[in-house]
Amino acid sequence: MASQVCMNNLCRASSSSTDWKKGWPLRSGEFANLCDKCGNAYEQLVFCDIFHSKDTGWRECTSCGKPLHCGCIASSSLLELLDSGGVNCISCAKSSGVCTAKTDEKAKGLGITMSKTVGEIQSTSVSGQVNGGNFDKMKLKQCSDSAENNGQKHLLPYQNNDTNGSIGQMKQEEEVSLPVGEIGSTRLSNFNQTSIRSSHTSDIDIYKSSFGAKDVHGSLVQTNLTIALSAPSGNSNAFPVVVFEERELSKAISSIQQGSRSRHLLPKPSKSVLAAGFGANDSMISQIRVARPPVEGRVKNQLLPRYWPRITDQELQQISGDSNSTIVPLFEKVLSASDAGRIGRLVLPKACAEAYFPPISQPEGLPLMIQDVKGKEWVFQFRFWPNNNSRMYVLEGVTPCIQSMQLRAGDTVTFSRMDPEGKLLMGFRKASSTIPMQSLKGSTDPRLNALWKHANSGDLNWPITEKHVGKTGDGLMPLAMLDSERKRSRNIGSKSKRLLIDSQDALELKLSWEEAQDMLRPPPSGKPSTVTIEDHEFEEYEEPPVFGKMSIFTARLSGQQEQWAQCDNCYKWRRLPEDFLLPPRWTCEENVWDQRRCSCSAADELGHWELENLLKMNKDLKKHRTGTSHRSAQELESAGLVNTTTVGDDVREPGATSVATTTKHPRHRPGCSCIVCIQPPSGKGKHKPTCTCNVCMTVKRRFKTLMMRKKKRQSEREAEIAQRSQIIWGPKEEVEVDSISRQGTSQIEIRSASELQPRGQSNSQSQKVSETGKEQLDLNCHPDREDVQTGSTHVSMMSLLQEASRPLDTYLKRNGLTSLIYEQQASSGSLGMPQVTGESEGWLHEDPCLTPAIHEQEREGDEELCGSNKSQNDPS
DNA sequence: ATATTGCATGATCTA
DNA sequence: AGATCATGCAATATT
Repeated sequence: MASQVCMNNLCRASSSSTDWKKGWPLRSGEFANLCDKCGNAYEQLVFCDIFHSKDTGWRECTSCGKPLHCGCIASSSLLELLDSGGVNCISCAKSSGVCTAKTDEKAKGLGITMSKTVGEIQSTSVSGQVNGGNFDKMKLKQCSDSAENNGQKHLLPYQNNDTNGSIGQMKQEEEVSLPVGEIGSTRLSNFNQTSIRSSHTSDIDIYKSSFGAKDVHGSLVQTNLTIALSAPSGNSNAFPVVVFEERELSKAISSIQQGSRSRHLLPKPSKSVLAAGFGANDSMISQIRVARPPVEGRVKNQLLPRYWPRITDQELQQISGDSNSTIVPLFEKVLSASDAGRIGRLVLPKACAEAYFPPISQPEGLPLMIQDVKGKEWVFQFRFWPNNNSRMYVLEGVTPCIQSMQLRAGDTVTFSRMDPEGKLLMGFRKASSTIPMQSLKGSTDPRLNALWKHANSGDLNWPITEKHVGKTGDGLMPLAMLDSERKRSRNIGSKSKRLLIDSQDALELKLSWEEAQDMLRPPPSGKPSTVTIEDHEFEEYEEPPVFGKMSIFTARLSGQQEQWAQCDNCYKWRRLPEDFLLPPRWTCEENVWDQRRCSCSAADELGHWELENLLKMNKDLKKHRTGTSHRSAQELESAGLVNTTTVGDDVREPGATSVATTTKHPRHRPGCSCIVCIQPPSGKGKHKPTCTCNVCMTVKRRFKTLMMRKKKRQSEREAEIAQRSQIIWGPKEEVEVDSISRQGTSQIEIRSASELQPRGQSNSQSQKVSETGKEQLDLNCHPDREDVQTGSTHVSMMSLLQEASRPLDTYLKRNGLTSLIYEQQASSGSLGMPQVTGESEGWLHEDPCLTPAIHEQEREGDEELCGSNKSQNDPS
């Protein structure tokens, strides 16, 4: 073979250099092919063992013997793969007339023709479904030397219904990359060149396999075709496979194929299927994700499917924009907690790092410039750590970028390369943006619903579905999806919790705090009492809030408030009474308020537009609430974000309804900004004493309320006891107060013991608390919860307010605490009484002139109130 | 006190 | 069993 295709090996001048130079000694794992015609480095396009051994390559036309140059392949020469073995250059193909080369201009990027399109192949072999559109940019035509059933040798795995068919995971040696983006490159970038390196005798970088199908006819001739899915942007016929579960796939592949040399064509459902499935909505299809085997892979270490890029064509198009550049998806990674953490280190999969990033020999690595989707260029340090005789690759300094993209653990970063520039691109995908197949079921989008139905009905002839369905008989696709979710969520969380998490759990974990707010509901038992403090009405519940299902509250012009909830079965939105406490799961059958819509079969009350309006309004409100939580509902209203002045009562459109606003403090309801609801779960986030944020103000108000209620309770008790018996005031009280104050107990206990406690009769609860000094303040509970049985209140809130607003000394004097003041002043400084004074004054008057010490006490109190049930009384 | 860095450990995955 | 990788942690640097 006088091949004119250069197989020169190239290597780098040094390990840190990205320059490939001819003639340098080759290091293991580093070489490239260079076309001696055009001088470009190139990769093997298709590697097929029909034609040649794996290590000789595919270099010349079988018919005429002319070399097949990389440039030729990329730009002009279309090839014919001959079933009989070999390849025809385009000239021979044309002259032979065997192939009716349906030359698609888009096929330039591939430069290969086969005698039949994949769809045609499939249609003749198995299901008869045409899939001619699968390779609109990679049109393959396979020439058949013989007219009979040659195409059967090239079944597409996903179209192969034969149970002997397999989804094959090719062995590395058998795989050949066919990166569209690569082919057309005239000059490989540094990184391209990196990727070109290979240590394998196949002379090529390879992909992890795509899907293969075993020859159902047991042909002795085995064909391996692996075609990368790096379709250039603009391909509207993306692969509507939804996030295959890699592991399932791999297992299926390996278990079935196990070394067999099968066809390796990526699964693409037929157009007909797509059309039947969801109206051939290209825009939608193009957004569905498929795990694409990377355009380049590693030789010795396959790239794990979990890192296969799942970028959609639409995203590719967005990335590439109007440029002529080709975006080559490389890999992606789900961010772990440590990746997304503040440490700023993104652990790179070793295989990916070594395959796509420049080689580094020193741990210090290299600075790597990566452009994000906004066009902003980031420079990260690409480096590694020695680790167990191996390397651990990391990108350092990613925090700004991660933050810029607002990524969190569980989100996905994608790495692509723009060819021919070779520029590295970094994209991202929020965890919630993945559309698992599971979510298609019952989706509000009828197209997705349709997709789901078709998937389950078997209409979708995708191999993965078929195989799984075939195995389980129960539509394994959603299971695979679920498992995928599991896998994706696996790495979220601490190391010790690195367990498989059920998708439901994962869903919960992905809930933001704000979202969790929407699920908090008032306790089911008991009615709240309303307290007005400083023109604010507060609803007080005796029980802590409970979790319920998320719903949207609306209000009508009449003031009637409603609640909208989504059925967990049919996902329709139903109207419910405002005060109904939704359980975590709720379905239409439980809609006892509307007999017409107490079944999932009942039509939506809301039209599409209405629903959108409702959701949008809710979203807007949330957004605004998050951003400006301190603003009142009135402000929202005035800002036009909340429409409380809608049309008449009978208006049914959600657009005419509005997200409910109330002057009452909507405690533990959506929008609640109370101390419990607003505080982050961890209780972190310290507030300065002078802070007037919503949290602190709420804390202060709550504290004031608490104090008033304490007093009220004690007054009641006092009155009650006074009626019952004659009490002898003895010295015991002084002793008790003294001991309490010396313990540094706060005002609550002091009041309980001395001021409010019935004299001569100990309140066991208070005493116990006082003695231990560890009373816990539960803001979710009614302050006198333990005394509910004491009866209804007879003390007006206004009087209590006045009471609470009196100066502290007056307050103390009125309650017989004068001696305590002096005692405290005489005792050890800031403990006890000054704290009492400060807190009292602070809370009651919010005196801006509080001493720092007092503020500090306040702050401590704040924190404890905010974050935990720890004792607020222990001064130590 | 806090942040950063480099490495070690061990859970998990894969062959 | 070996490889991978998420994360813990100690040492060091910085504020």
